[in-house]
Amino acid sequence: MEIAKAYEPKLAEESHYQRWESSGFFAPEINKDPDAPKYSIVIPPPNVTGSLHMGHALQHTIMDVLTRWKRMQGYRTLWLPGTDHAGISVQRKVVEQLKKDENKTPLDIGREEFVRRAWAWKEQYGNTITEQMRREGASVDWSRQRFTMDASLSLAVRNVFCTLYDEGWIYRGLRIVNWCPKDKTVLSDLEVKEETRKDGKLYYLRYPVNDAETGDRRQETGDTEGGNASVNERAEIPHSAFRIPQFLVVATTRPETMLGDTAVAVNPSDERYKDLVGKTVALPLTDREIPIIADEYVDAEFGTGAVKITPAHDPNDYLVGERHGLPQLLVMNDDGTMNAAAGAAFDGLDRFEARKKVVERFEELGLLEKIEDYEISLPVCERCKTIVEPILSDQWFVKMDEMRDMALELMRSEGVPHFSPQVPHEKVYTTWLENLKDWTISRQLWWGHQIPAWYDADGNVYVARTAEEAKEKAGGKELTQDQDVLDTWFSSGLWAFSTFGWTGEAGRQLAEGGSLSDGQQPTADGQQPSDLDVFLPTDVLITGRDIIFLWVSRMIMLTKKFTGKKAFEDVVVTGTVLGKDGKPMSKSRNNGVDPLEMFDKFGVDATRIYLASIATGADIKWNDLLIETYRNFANKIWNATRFCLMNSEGASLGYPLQRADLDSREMPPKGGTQNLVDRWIMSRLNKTAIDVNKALDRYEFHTAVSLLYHFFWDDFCDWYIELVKDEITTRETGDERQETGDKGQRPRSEDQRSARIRILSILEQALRLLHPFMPYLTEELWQKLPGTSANLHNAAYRDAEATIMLSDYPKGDTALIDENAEAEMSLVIDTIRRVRNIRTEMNIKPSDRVSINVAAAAEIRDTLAANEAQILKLARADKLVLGETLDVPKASAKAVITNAEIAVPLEGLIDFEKERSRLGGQIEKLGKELERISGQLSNADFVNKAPAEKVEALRERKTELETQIRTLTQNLHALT
RNA sequence: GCCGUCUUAGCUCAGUGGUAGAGCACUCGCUUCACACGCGAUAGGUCAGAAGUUCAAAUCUUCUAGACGGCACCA
Repeated sequence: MEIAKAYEPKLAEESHYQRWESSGFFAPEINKDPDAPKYSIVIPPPNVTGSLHMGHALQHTIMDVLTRWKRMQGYRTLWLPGTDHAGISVQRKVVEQLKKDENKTPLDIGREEFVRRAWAWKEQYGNTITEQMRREGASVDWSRQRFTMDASLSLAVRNVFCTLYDEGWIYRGLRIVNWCPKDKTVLSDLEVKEETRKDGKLYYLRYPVNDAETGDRRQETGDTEGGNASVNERAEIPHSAFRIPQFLVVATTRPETMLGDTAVAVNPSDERYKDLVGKTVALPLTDREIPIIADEYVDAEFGTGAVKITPAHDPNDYLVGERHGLPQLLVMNDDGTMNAAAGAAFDGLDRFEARKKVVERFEELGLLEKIEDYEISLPVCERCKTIVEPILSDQWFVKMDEMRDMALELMRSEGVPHFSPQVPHEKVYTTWLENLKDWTISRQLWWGHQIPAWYDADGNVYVARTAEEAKEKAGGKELTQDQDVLDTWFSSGLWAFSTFGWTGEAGRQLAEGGSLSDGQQPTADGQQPSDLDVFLPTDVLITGRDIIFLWVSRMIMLTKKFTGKKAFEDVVVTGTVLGKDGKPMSKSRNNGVDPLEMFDKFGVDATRIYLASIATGADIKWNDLLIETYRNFANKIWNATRFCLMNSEGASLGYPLQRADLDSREMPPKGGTQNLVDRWIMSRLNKTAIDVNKALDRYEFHTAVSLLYHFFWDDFCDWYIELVKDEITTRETGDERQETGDKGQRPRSEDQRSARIRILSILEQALRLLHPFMPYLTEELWQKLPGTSANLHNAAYRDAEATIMLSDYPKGDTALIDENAEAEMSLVIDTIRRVRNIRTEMNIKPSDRVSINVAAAAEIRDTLAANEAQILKLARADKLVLGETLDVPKASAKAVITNAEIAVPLEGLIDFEKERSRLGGQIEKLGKELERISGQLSNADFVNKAPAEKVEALRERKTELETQIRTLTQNLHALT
């Protein structure tokens, strides 16, 4: 068979996915075993606006590895794909498009038309990421693809909202919320990030005090003469001399909000201000008079100890205002400009313009005490980085108490979800839950799930599942629906069960049936179990740290609340793939690496297995060079297969050579040398299979990759192939070749045919082990092997057409682990290595053959004798002399291995000086180890307290080291 | 301020009580008939620092230093 000399990823990537998908291999229905256990994963839905980034690639790789692995094991496997509607992002895209194409605003075209265009946008651009997932090789069941605004998922949202409202867990109220003036919507606490700015300022503003003794000072606010000493200076004056100061100085970072001040507060125990409490100040730039109040909230140590109170624009001030019954004066519009309440001079000014102007006016009036530099942390909108404005607003909230307690109980009693890695995520998760605050769920957008609440002319609210139901509740009054939509995370929070068809009806019936607690859904007789019955709870959720609160925790709570079930058993939290600079990848830093470029450059499979190799849970800096390792690995696999195929004439994996023949000791019997090598590789293969399965069970993807890499490259390629090469390749003479006319490929004997089957079998199993990580390459090669067929499938997929992705994942058989074979192979390998080392150190030309002399006990001599041909070939020797003792000329290079001494006669070639230093170096190295071990063994505490087998092992090692050192020392002396 | 993570070879990282590992880079030698995306052979680390527990510490405890993350506060 002709096969290219190097692996071309593109060719394999283009030819398999379409067949896998169209043949239904990804759907759980491909599994025909009625008793098959299920395995399910739902994808964390990427934004419908999104395109694939490295975080996705990492998480998708892990999900696909798990899915393909379990599918090959015969599970009824479902990985469910989909996207979320990304309220703010889509809204912004459509607004931008509208502006650019038609220079219109959403208000110009109206809500209905806007929503229509948003859908159109979604249809046109929303499948970018799903197409990219096909490129990744993601084995998701596209027939079950979901979108958070699908009819059924929307119904679920509406029912959840209504149920929570009816039960008192959702309320509407006036609170200080995070407002993004750019997006013109409220944000939840989790969508706001703190950003530290060193260039902040703290402004000290003077508020004239209305002194009872001097009367109303309001007319004197412009007075810059006299009596304006600051309170700080006043504080130095003894209390007896204290007079009501002319000004009360407040410090603020947001001067523009003073226009909304409705009080100034001081600490009740602050002696400096005792006499001022109960008096008023004339609020500059306004005609308002506001009270000086005392409140414990004020820290007398900070600033001037006097705080301006703006209840409508600050969360703490809001609480102070509540306590003191202060008016809440809103001075800003929803776009961050000042409104009429701020006064005619400021009406319509942007908040930062207004800040400048307020400060200027204070300065003009002589009311600006000073401006200090101040490091400040500002809340910014996570998406657009706009500075978020805390503002008083009427919004919908979810009280999380009950659901929070459910989630905590689940963790406390069952340890669910089990986080991997457990530290630190479990603690962070529970701590967050314990401090959970109410969740703002309304958003001032048009794209999303419109809140199912209606208002009558008097402002009474009616929450209902439909407009008709609301109208009925309102006694037939004319109603208008709430204009807001729900937070996208609200619908994402239902994802674990809404994607399986839950709409709320079943949930309600279930609640009425009172069987919420046991997590089992009754299935009516004769009905097919629904996806919800079968696949929830899902087995594992793969996600990033950043959405544990935003999504994972909410999904756990909502799933438990509405289905009585766990959302998932395990949560695997992936690390963050950082840019080359060690910082998170971002557009602004321009340190991003595009996974699609990596696919082009190194191949999808190489990128995937590289990502799996770094999936330890820790963050990792990106490094192109490391993918190259796995591109090389892919090429290695390709070429090893190429070699096997070039020598596979007369060999076939197909029936009647069954798996039983290949997977067990029933392999075609072979005597002598071949036996050891085969027993050894089978031992290595089965150990690897067992350990890989174990690693995947524990979500230790990097361990699995490392095991596979070293098995394939070191054991299979470097040793097995080299050791059996002579046997499986034909060395026919030119005459014979002419006779057979088939380029010498036909097996020259039954033994050779068997050897060819064996190597193909090892390779085939290795490809299966690798398949979840490298789906394209392994499918491409598996299809090329002679005799691969559905016979190699897991029993659950007997009828499906042949594909490696439905083949049986090797479990590994402990009966095939052969420690004797591994020990014997170590002897052979060590011997070869010692001789190679001597060759290199002594500058023996590769073409020169040497003779190998070994002194050892009979048992060892037997093993070496049985593998003579292999040793001679790989050590480039032409003679192996075995004996009880060495009988070699003085001009020989010597070495020791465990229980054997090796000599390579080098008459005329040996450099005595070099040999002396070589031996000296080895003696020194071994001597250090001996010294340490002797120290340990002479320590009575160690001998008495350490486990006996540890002590025994060290004693053996000591004896061996002594022997080796003695031998080497004798050799060294013999040279002089 | 509170909670947490990390610090191991030149680089990127594995390694949870018993002889320090990998890939890449480096050095030397190879057109050995699968593969130069390769083969062979070397070299390279008192595991951030200090103290403690232990027969035994990269690994457990405490402290210190540095890097980072989350949460809270911030007039």
